[in-house]
Amino acid sequence: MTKRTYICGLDAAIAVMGGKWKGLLLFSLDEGPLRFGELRRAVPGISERILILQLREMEASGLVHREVYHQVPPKVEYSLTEFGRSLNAALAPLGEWGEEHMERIEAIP
Amino acid sequence: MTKRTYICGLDAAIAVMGGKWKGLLLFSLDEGPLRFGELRRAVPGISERILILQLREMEASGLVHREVYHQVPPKVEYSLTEFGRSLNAALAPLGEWGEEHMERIEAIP
DNA sequence: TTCGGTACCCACATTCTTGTCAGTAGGAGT
DNA sequence: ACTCCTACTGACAAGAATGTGGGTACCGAA
Repeated sequence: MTKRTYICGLDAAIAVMGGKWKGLLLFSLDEGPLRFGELRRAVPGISERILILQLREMEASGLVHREVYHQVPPKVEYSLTEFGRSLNAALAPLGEWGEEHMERIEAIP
Repeated sequence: MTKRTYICGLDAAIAVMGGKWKGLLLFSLDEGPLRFGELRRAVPGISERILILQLREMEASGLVHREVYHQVPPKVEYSLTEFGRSLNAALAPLGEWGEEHMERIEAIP
């Protein structure tokens, strides 16, 4: 994510939502705020560390909001910002496309 | 791209078009077939090797078609398949989103 | 005979991304 | 006193992705 001028909008969009997990996270948060642990369970296979890293990046990009409740044991909720929701909307057709062609994609090797 | 079951459509879609360059390549090929060298010029910054690797993957995924003309000097044209065009269509909103929020995205660091 | 032009391939090097494993804080429950 | 719970943090390691610099083939033109 070095400071540069992107070639086109797609390029820029991929810079913020690219990577193996961000799309899934956006997707998972679409229905409402989730706690850290809930998110981890919502995205099977992701490690705690990576989850945090991704969330931090998304927070820095303004896609998600992080709300800390000062309790013990700790509670932190993550939710989409307006910006995040708008990205999610733009991502929806891609998700549908993937859904439609799932079999073909899985057969790729 | 290991054979597995994807979590959702978005996940699957990202598996085929993820990475730094594939989106740009899809985008570049949208207006019509391009030769290898033309593609290289269309996507500034990509190295020859990476370009070839990406094209091979996209060919394997059925997104692009590779047409060889037996001439000297050699000529090879790359074009989108129907599958590739459908992906491109699903990608369009994301491209627009990026275009709209370009400034904000560039300011992210 | 040497050079130019095109689309590659190969070995290697570097950098980016992802993962593993242990450990911390602080109050509550036993 | 001891353990449990949650959301982290940090050192380190493995792997994937990307980049670099060379080389190949072919034919026609100079």
